Amino acid sequence: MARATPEKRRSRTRGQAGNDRRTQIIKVATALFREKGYHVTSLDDIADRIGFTKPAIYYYFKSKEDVLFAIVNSIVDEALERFRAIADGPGSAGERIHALLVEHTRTILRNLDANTVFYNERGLLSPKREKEMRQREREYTEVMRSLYAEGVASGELLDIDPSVATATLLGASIWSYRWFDPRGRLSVDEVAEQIAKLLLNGYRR
Amino acid sequence: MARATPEKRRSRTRGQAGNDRRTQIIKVATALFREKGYHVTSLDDIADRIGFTKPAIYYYFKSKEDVLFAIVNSIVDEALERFRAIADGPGSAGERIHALLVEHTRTILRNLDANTVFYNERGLLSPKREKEMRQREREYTEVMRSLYAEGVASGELLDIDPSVATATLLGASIWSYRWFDPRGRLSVDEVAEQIAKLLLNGYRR
DNA sequence: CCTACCGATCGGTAGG
DNA sequence: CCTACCGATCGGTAGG
Repeated sequence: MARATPEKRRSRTRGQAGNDRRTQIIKVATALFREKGYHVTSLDDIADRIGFTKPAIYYYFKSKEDVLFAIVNSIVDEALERFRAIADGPGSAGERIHALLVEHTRTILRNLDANTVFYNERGLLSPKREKEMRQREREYTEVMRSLYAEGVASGELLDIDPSVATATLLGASIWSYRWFDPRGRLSVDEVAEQIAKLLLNGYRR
Repeated sequence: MARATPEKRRSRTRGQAGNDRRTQIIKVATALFREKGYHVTSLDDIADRIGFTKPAIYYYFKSKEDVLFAIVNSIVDEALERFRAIADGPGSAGERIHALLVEHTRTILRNLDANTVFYNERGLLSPKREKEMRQREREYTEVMRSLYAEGVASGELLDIDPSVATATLLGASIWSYRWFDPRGRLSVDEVAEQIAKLLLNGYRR
């Protein structure tokens, strides 16, 4: 209750200053983790780029790992949500898988920084958190696997092992984070469509 | 020329001791880099597992990065060699791409440790070396891209952007390093065949 | 959100 | 290939 006037003024000026700062830290950390990797990025690097000193970060996060976790966690949440919506939607198994793949690629390419950190650095979380991440990723892999199995049973889809099929289809989509160039010739939507088309039809005409 | 007798005896007993040691360091480092990541693995970790002390490593390598480079470099060499052999071989464009994909997946899965390090940690090399790696990777991507373009021109292959097609097909193959379980139900060869079959025909039956 | 600082880790080297 | 050691970095904290 001993708040000084300058404190109050700052709060008013910035509106939800706390949330903005937190968001800002995450944004800068995401860019740096992508560029240099988690371990090569120091908390001083992050603070410097914001115009901070390191201890300021500890006002918003308990540890460096917590910053990484915030990034990685949001990605899984988003992916899982979209997956369920499409998987529970209309269409045959094959049609839903197609929609899933297009949407998955789009989501990744529209948010390249965070997704790159997700796929490159999530292995650096604590064993407990990594396990949790794997668990939730399994959930949405499982959504697609059962969809694929359904399509095989009905005769709509190519009869190979549903686990291999799912991992391969998702992998083809995910891998785009490594080669897609936002400044390139093709848009996110074009690339997402072409990848899905190739996987649906195969490369043999 | 002031070699002591114990030195001589050791050399004789071990044969090419130098090469063995170097190979041993690479093997242990590969396993540790895969398990824990490059930065989390210390040179003491590597030395400990061999029954060494850290400075021994500097007898065989100039720096920690040189150990990583040795691993990463051998992977590119191997891949490039196999790619060229198949690309220059017989068959239509589509047939050679199929053979390329089967062989590529097999090569990765047969040497999972080193390939995992290659795909996960090569970004940690010095800018100069990373650039060199990218360059050589481009070479074998280009082999496949031109093969794909040839197949599109002849009407054999699905008409999408050859760069997108190549990146997607290779990505689907590469991604197997993240999910393949050597103790699982399916063998390396079975998985490699199923992936290639899916990519060739598409998942729609 | 800052200044000052600690403790631990670690790549690398001297010198043999 | 070992012992001993240095210099630098860095996550994290005290105390305000």
